[in-house]
This record gives sequence, structure tokens and C-alpha cells, in this order.
Amino acid sequence: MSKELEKTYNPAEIEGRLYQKWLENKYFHAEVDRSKKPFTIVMPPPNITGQLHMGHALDNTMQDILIRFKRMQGYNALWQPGTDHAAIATEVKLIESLKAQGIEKADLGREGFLEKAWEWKAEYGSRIVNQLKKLGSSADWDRERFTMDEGNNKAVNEVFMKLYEKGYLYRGSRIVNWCPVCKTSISDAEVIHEEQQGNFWHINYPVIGEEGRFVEIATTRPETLLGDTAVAVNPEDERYKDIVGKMLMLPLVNREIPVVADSYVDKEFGTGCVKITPAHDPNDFEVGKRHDLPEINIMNDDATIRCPGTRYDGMDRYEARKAVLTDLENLGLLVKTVPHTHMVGTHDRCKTTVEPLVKPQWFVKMDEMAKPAKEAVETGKIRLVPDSMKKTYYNWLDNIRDWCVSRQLWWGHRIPAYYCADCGETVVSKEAPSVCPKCGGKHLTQDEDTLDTWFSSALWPFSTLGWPEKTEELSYFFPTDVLVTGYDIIFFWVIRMIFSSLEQMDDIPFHTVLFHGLVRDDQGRKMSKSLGNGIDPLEVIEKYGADALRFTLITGNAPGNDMRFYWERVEANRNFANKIWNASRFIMMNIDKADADGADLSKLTIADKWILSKFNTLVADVTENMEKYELGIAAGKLYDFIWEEFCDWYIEMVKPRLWDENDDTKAAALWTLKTVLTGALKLLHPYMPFVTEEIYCTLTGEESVMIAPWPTYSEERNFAEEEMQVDKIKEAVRAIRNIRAEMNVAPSKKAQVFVVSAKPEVREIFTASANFFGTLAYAQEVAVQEDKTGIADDAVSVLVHDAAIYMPFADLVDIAKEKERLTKEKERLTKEVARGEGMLGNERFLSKAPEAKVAEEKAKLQKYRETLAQVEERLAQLS
RNA sequence: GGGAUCUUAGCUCAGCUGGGAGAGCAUCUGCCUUACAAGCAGAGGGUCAUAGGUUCGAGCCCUAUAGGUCCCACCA
Repeated sequence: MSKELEKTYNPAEIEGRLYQKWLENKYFHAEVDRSKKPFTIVMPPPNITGQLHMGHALDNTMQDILIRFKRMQGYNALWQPGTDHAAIATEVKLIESLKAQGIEKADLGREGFLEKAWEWKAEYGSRIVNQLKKLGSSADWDRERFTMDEGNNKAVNEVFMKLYEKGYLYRGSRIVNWCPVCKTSISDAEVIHEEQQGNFWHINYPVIGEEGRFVEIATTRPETLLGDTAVAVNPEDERYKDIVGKMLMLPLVNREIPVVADSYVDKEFGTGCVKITPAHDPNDFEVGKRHDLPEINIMNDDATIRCPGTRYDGMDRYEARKAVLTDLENLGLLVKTVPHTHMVGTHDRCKTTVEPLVKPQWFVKMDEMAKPAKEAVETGKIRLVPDSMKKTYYNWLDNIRDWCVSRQLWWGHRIPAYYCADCGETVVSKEAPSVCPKCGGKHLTQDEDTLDTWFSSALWPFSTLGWPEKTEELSYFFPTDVLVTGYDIIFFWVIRMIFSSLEQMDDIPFHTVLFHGLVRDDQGRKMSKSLGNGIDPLEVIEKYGADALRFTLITGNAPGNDMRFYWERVEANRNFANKIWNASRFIMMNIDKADADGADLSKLTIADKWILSKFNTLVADVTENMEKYELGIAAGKLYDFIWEEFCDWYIEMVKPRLWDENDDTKAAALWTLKTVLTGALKLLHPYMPFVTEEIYCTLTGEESVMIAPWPTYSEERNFAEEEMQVDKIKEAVRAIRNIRAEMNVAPSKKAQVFVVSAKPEVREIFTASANFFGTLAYAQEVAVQEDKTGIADDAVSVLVHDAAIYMPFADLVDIAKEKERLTKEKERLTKEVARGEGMLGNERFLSKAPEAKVAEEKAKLQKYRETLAQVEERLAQLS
């Protein structure tokens, strides 16, 4: 029965319906099944506050392609999804939204605020998930997790306790990066350094007891002067040797501070004297520790100055900077102001300039855990794709510093540490203790802080599978197979998952990490809200379909590289979907003409064998590329095969057989059309799940392509001989079309075509292909013969290797032009022959090049020589 | 300061282990040929950044240079 498809492909009409069908049939769901090999991917959890952007679209398309591919290959494929609570992002957004309603966070109190946060999560948490579904993501939604669900809370507390007991987690007062807007500490990874235009202010500090003598320091942050507790010079610096140990009078606050010698100071830089502010600079903090200097905190949590008794108290940091400079100038202590560009740390979320502050915080000790993490990649247990990411990975681990994990936020995992008011003991416990285990006191209070979002994300590959419980899922699906993510979060997430997994599971979290780049706009800029240049994937899907978007994101781009987004490319790929759609329509319209499924395969023609053989090679290539994670290359091969080989050549070759009522190879043709098309649909399905599913089901009547087995290479379908023969026909066809176009012969003007060859085997090829050769070459009739008998002398000649083709166009041919054309052809061939002779005449080429290469060149040379001889002969005839 | 990466057709980019430069879009010329004008057939267009080197042979490997992009880094 022939079935009807619409004339053009309409993605909007089918996508929702098919996705619903897949969900209902539970195709995405994976259960532990020891008879099958597992293949697991954990989805990088999108933020609950998030909206789908191109980065998500790319990331999830890649994962979906891999998971659909492996599922079809027969693996028990699990794509484990979930969402992230995104501590800072959510809390900041929520505070803004509450403010808009006139509600302050502080007024709500912790409980009240968290209640609002959960309401927010309930409202928006599913939005991003629904958007991922529009892409066609075949994740196991029945297993969806949330970083703050009960199981994850358990996992977090478990890890916290274990790390604490092992001494890998400690609390200490150290310099941390403080965001004055978000009012929390952040980790080093969250600080981005931006170049800023600033000044170097040179300031004189008077030396006590030596009237008129000053020490000149240079600083970029003059307001921190208020917290200075020393000035440091290099011990080797001759200029300042005599003042080491002397006291200075700190201007404005009139505090006596010493001059200390410390090798940290670079003699060559600035004035060689550095003001030391231990409470507000990481280096100064270290210097302060070495020289036992006091730490004076001059800043509040909102970056206003805390300096009681001075006029700066309560000023904003930049206001204070101006005030300090004005006052110094008035005192005549400001020596000079030198413009200076320098790097300033800013918070990646809000772009606020970070202030280094001393605060009691929790840190994860990194040195011990970094070693096995590095080793896992060095030994190849974990493979990074592309390979170049290794260096970035090693570099980070080699310079890693302890990870500040406490955050002064409410939305997140509350730190499971309790402090005893009676004896000061710190108790770390999964459950809240009722009494202090040390003194028995009952006055325990829990730490107010929460954990860095990435603390829970770091456990994601095993926490989502049930850890710390010993679940079946964990033992079966873990370690997972591939992690797909952007290179931008290698430090935040990838590395932390690796060392966490090695520490907690004693195993790698995944064996491969597949990195992709950023999706940029058409001018190469990052897509961002502030620029307003972001393109909404949902809009693209609405206009052109999810398949077109997926194909666009996956092609024309090397692994790990950034790509630009062009609407034109989406349109081109939508056209590709439409092309397949119409090729399928063609087949379905003709399928009734014979019994395709019961075809006698001994009736396969050389054209059939040619396309079957090409497809067979394609199967091997595509599978190999996909296994090597070369998704774009595989997609490109599919595109070329389907459009050019199958549609433009094979379908055209087959038409005469379908139109001819007496052709007894019709069933074989239809069988081949159907076989190759369904095979190609299977290969394409991971990339374009919707259009392939719709066609496949309509054409075959089967339930779904996504559960169909992946095609495999078959030696029986390898027809090298037929491939060669059809290639010869294609060469002739192309040559004829070329000349007709050059001569401006309308396609409607059919010509008599004579094929002349002295070789019987060549004549046989053309005879066997006469029906499609004639159609493709716009022939009225094809005559294959041994010599030129009966061909007009002034016929147009097309000379290909082994054969001469003549088309009598009496009224059109201009002998002079014909000679000119042939002369050009002669020149070209002469050059080719010279090239071949040069190469083969080179003794060193013959002795050093591989045999196959030499043989290939010999064959080519012979072919060119023979063709050249034909051209010369024809030229002789015409003169 | 350290590192990565890029420089190929007018534009955006592919080019897998070195063996005669490709695609999409754009341009030009014909075609509404009974699957598709979201299409078909044809054409033009490149010193593969520059300079050396290795090799029988280099877009691909090595070195240097220039320019671009990005990451990391506590020179105040």
C-alpha cells in the first residue's frame, strides 16, 4: 500500500506527536539488565533558573546523538538527567524578584526565604526540562534528579563528613574572594580577571625619628592604606637596607608601622617598597603571617569602609579611595599618579570587583586529591577529547589551591557542622547532634553557611545513581561512559567530579570527556543577555524544526572549537530534511509498482549494486567516526551520501525502470530504494530523530526507528566492480552535461548518442547501463559500437578514458570552437602526463613510496596517455 | 609572565594516521524534466598567513615571525 506524505516537510506538525509517542512507549527508560552492556551518560544538570540557550542545545544534542546511537547498537543506554539548584544564581534572582515585590530577604528570615526558594523551584524548575524535550532529548526522565533532593543531600553530607574525618576538609580564617554585591565568599574558579585601566598612586610614608625622610610606596588601591600594618622591602635591596626595622607613621590614621624585609618584594617593580595590608590582599596576608603582623579588617560585607573614628567610616570603597587621595594630597604626601593597566578580579556572576577579605571559611584540601586526578588522565584511564584539553587540565591541577566551599547564602546544602557554645568543639555529623560529644553540653548551633553549588555537582555521576546507598543502578551503570560538556567548565566541574569520584568511589566517574566549544553569534561574539544577541533555540525549532537545529549545531565544526550561528545554515539543513522527505515520498509513490519485499535479488542491476556498495561503505565509515566521537564528520558523510549519491544519482538512474512497464528488474529497484533509504534513515536517526522516525514508520510500518538495530557492514554487499563501472558512466554523463551546458543546448533537445570503444568490456558497461545512461545524458537514443561507422564527422565528441562519445548536432556545431575545446583538453592531458612521467621517472619516488601509491600513479599515467591519444586522433580528423 | 588555539574560495568553516584543495551560503548560466524551485544541471573563484627546514612528496610534521581569539597567573 502506498502511503501519503505531505508535499513539504512540516516539522511543527510531527515533532510533538512523535516525542509523546516515545515517552509513552518508554523508549528512553533504562532498567538494570545484566544480559546487556550498559552505556551511560549523566546530563550536566541545567540550572533551575535557566532558560534553554544555544549552549544547552549543543550540549544536549551531542549527548542525545551518542545515546541514540548506542541504544540502536544494542546497549542498555541510560541518559541520566537532572537539574541543579544553582545556589548563587537562584538566590540572586530570587532576591531581585522579591525586591520587586517589596520584600527584603532579611525580613523573611531563613525559613521564610527557603520556602520562597522552593516555591520558585516548583514553578520554574520544570521549564528548562520541557525545553530540553523540544530538542528531542531522549533522557530517562523517569529518573530525573535534583541536586537538593533527599538522596543528594545524603550524598553531600556523607562526603562532607568523610573528607572532614580524613583531614581533607578544614575550617580556617584565610583570605577569600568576597563579592560585596552577592555578600558571599566565592572560590578562585569563580573569579575572572579583567584588565582595567587604573592608576598607580605613589605615596610617601614618613619615617619616624628622621624628620623629612619618607618611604615612597606605590599602590593601585590607596584606600587599603587604612589597614596597613607594615611596609616591606626586599632584603637584598641596597637602597632600603638601613631602614629595615625602623618605624613609619601611617598617614591619615597615624599608626606606627614597621618596615620589614621580605623576598616577596620585587626590587625592580614600582618603588621597591610595598605597603602591607594583611587583611585585604592575599600576598600581604602571607607576608603578615611570616612577620607576625596584625590583620586589620577595614571593610564591611558590602565593601563599605569600617574605620571608626575617621571620616572614611561607612564610605563606599571607591568613595573612600577618592577621599583618601584628596587628604593625602592636602598633606603633600601624594607624590604622583601614574596611569596603570592591571588585572582586577571580578565575580563571574555579577561582574562586581571582588574584595579579598579574611573570613572563617571551610576549605577542601586539594594537594592529595589532585594527584590521582592527574594520574587518571595521564595513564589514559580517562580520555579527554580533544586531546589538547589535557594540558589545560594538568596545568590547573599543578597549580591548584585549596577550594573554598562555604558560601554565605541560604539556598544550598547547609554545612553539617555544629559548634558547641560550652566547650567550643566543632562537630561534623550527618544528623544534628543533640549533645556535644566532648562536653555533653546542649548548646550546639549549626554553621550558618551553605556549600558551593559545585560541591554537590561534583558528586553527580554517582549520587544520581543512588550513592551512598549500594544500589543496583550504581553497580551496573557506574562508571559512566562519556561526559559531554563545554570547555568553559572544566575547572568548575570536570576536575571536581574526577577527584571526588576517585576519592569516594575509588573509580573514575567516566572514561571519556567530550568537550565542545561555545556557540557564538554571526559576528563571532559570545551570545549574552546584555548584548541582546542571543538566539533562542526554541525560536529556531519553531521555524525550522529541531532536526535542522541539531544538524546545524553538530556540523561544520571541529571538536572543541567554537562555532558561529547562522540562520542560513539552519535553513540549508531544513532543506536537507525536506530533501529526505521528498525522496521518501518518491519511493512511497512508486512502491506499489512491484513487490519490493519479495524482490528477486538476482535481478539487481549494476546501479543497484553500486548504491548498495556505497551504502555499505557509508555504514562502516559513519559507525567508525561516531565511535571516535567525530560526530560532525559522520553527519557530513550522511549528508553527501543521501543528497548526492542517493537522490541526485541513484534515484535518477532508477526512474526509467520504474516507468517501463515491461522492466523485470523493477522489484529489485524498489527493494534497493527501500533498503538503502531505511538504512540511511537509521544512520541519520541520532542526528535527525524526528524526520527519520516519521518516514521510517510510514514506509516500513514498523513501530519506531529508534529501537531498530544499527546497520552493520557486510562483505556480501561490497561490489567493487560495479562501483567502478558506475563511476565510469558517471564520468561520461558529467562530460556530456558539461559540453551541452557550454554549448547552450536546452535539456529538452535530446541528442543521438554514440558510444565508441574498442574494448568489449567497456561496451558491455555502457550497454548494460544504456537505460539510465541515456536518461542522465539527455539522449534520444544510445548506440554502443566498436568503431565510428555511421557517425557524422562533425559530431561533437566527448572523450573519456576508454571511450569516445559522439553527439551529432549538425546545426549547432562550430568546427573551429570544437577544435579549440579539444586543444585545451589536449593541453590539460599533456600536463597530466608530464606530471605522471616526472613522478614515475624519479628513482627515489619509486624506491621509497609505498607500492600501492606507485601502482596507482602508473595506472593514472596510462589512463591519461590513452585519453590523450584519443584527443589527438580526433583533432587530426577535424583538420 | 605561562599555556592553548586559529590564520584555507567573496563570507562562515571542514580537511581523520603527509600521497593531486572541499562544503554551505553568495555570484554567474541554463531549466517549473511527472519526489523536491526548500529543487535540478552546469560554471567561475584559492601562492592553504609569511620565511625557513624535514621528506621521493607538506594545507597537514618541525623551527621562527606576524596577526587574531581564548584560558591560566598574587608583580603591589
